[in-house]
Amino acid sequence: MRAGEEAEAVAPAEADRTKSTRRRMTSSTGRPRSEEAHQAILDATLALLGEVGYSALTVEGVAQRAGVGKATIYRRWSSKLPLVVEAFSALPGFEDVDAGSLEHDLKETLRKYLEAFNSTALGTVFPSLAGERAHNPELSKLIEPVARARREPFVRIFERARARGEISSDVDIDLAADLVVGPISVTLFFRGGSLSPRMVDPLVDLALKGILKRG
Amino acid sequence: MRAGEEAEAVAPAEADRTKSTRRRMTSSTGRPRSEEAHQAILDATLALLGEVGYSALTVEGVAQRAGVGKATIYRRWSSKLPLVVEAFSALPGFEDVDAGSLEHDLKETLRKYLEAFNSTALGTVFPSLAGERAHNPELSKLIEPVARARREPFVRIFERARARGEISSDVDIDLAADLVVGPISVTLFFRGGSLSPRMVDPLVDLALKGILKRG
Amino acid sequence: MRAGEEAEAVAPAEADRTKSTRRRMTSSTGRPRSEEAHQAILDATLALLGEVGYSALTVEGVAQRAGVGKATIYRRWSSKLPLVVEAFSALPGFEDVDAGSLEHDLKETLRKYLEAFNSTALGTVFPSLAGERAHNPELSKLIEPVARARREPFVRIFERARARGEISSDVDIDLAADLVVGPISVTLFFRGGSLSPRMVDPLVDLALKGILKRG
Amino acid sequence: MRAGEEAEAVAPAEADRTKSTRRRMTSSTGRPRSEEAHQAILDATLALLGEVGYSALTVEGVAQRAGVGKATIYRRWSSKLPLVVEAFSALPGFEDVDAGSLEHDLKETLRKYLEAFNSTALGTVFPSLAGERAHNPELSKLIEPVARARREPFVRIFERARARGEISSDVDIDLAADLVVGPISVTLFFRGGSLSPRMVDPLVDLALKGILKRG
DNA sequence: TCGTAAGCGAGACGGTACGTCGAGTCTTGCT
DNA sequence: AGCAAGACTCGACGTACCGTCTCGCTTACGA
Repeated sequence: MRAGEEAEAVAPAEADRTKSTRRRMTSSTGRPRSEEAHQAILDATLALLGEVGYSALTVEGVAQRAGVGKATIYRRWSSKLPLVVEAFSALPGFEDVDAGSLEHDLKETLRKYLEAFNSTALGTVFPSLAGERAHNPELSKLIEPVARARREPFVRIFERARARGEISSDVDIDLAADLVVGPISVTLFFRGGSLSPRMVDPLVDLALKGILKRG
Repeated sequence: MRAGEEAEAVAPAEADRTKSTRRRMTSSTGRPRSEEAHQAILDATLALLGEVGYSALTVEGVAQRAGVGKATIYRRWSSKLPLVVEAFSALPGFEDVDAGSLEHDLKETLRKYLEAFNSTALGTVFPSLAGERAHNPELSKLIEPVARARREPFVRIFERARARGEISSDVDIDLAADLVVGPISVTLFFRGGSLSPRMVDPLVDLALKGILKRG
Repeated sequence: MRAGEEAEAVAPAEADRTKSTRRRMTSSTGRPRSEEAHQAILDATLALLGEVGYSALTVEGVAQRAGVGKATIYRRWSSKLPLVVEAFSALPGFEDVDAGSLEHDLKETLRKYLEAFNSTALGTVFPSLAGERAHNPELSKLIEPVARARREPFVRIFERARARGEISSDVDIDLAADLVVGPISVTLFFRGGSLSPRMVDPLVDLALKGILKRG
Repeated sequence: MRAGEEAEAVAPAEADRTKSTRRRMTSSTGRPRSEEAHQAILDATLALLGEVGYSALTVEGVAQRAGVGKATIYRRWSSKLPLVVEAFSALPGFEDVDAGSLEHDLKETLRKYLEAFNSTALGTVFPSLAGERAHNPELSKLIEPVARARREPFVRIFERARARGEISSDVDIDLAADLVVGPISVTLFFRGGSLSPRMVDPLVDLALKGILKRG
């Protein structure tokens, strides 16, 4: 993924911000919204997410931590959900790895992937948000692009591999991406397990070669 | 999975019930707990979970729906979390499919798997609970056996396949199970996507044969 | 006014309490309302009224001072208005003075009257409440009996004077009562003035003899 | 009351206006204050006072109604209190009635008095303001001259009557004025009652002749 | 058979957070 | 400068649930 696209992909809420502010017609009148406050709120949100988790996060707490009135938060986000989405969609994405080998690129990228989940709020926030999707279609729409952006690097790796002829042209690339990311998802959601980088090599090896004996 | 084990696996709270009731010394004294109320609570919980989702579920609402006092709920479960866990761990598990073929068994079981997620509260409740694990170790302990039970059939299928020699003996069976379940987890959590049974065949085929060209 | 009647007159909210609690059907079920909390709330209300006045009184403040949850207040009173009404309607009324002389009884009673306004929250609370009546008919209904009770002793004094023949039988007693209480009301509301007991004698003398020269 | 005195009496806030504007040093610099806006604010205030009453009046609402920024209001008045005082002190006063008879002049003036209370915001606003006096000395100072101006005509009537010899020279004129205005004050504050012009005649008659039997 | 110990529905309790509103202040760009 | 607009922080509003606590009442057991 290249920088420009990444920015676009992981921060879609930026464009959304004006849209989400219903009452706003012209942005030219009145005192402009404080960019400082905006950032303080997002920072406080991420900090608290890391500390207490999504469900124990309160708008009241964020306001206090950010040194901001509650109304300033509600003026921008209708509830804690889109706030959290925007906060964590601002987390850094990761760059493409392109060393010319499917296996190597996958392993390298997965390691970064795990690293991101382990070292940022992603690992705890993402499951929380995911859990809300089923009953909150609005949220669902908001997270979708963020989630897609996270999978994107894998899609690119497979596309390059196909171009190089490493994989058959009739392999469903989305499915392939899901296959390598899948065990991580399972670990994260089904087991409570920690994401160790040691799981990467065997995982990629198995996904590439297949479970069946090769004959 | 055989019936007895399933019961044990999916209803661990049963054993917990007595433990959680601190004041209880002898089980013989006083009025016994109403099994009727117990069931009404679980039913109401499942119904509400389906309607409003996990995070909008309130103990107050469950009590009202079940025609029960709040204390009667708190006497049995310490909070809504274990309540929900027990409620949905009571959902039916599924039996082993054993037709002697790895591919066939996997596909059949996966289809049942998807069916269960689509037709019960599982599909919406599980993600909700999973999302809470990160910040709630107690819950984590409670869902673990339930989650494991859901993966168990796949482990058995692979064990039988290994015994038959369909797969190499050095394949990590847990990893293999994660590989086939993975894309479902990804669809459920990362995409907001619906779980279509049509995804089963390509998924199993790819996982078994591997992503790389066979040569 | 005799003790029994006074109690009934100045504490009409007591009877009203059940009525004002709309949701309540039977008082027999559930945990009974805490009389302790009730009293603590009224006490806190009176204390705060004296300290900060009616308009600066907040339900939040009362709750805090009383060591009570806000809901416990709102369960009993729909807003701060009826709360304040009940709080101050619980202030002690005063007993009849009956020494057999119109002039003496009036003066004595007026002095007690002023005393009450000066030494309790009455002097500050009553004007506040009165000021709200115009735009709050519900409140108006609530204070009416309380206000009437305060005027009642004067009505009785005049009734006895009429019975003794001190005043003509065609004097409108209500009007006469208003005449002697009037200057106090004027002082309280139109001037910001303090209510000095020294105003009593000239006032009663003038009201009894009339402003015109007697001839 | 003559025009000049009325203006001074009922619009004391005019003098205050400059004082309250702290930043103002020279009146010659910058854009002059809009007299239009000033009037619009006072009009909106009176209109809203009549509609929703004093305590439900908000500066925000006034600004909106007047098509004015909140700052423009706060630049002139420090809070809603002095604003309201000024707004209603601009209500018309009433002219002296001088027909040479104490009884006639009093009755005529009282009728106008009641008329004013019934037909303008006075009847609802005055009690509200009065209620705030006890806990707001600043306000108290502001209303005092306004309130005094309202009583002034009665003082003049009695002065003329004394000059004519209708009343004894040792009658306390302030007290006499309070006596005739008193029952109106009582009706307004103690009872929620409406001010009917029919109460005027009996009231004046009783006040003049006295409550006691003449003999 | 009867007391006693617990469970029961109901609902009040002290709290915490909700999302809204208004207070009074502070920028904007324009007049 | 003043102006309309509208953001800002702050704090109270009245509501909803939390998890705990009485109430007056079953209900079953064991003395």
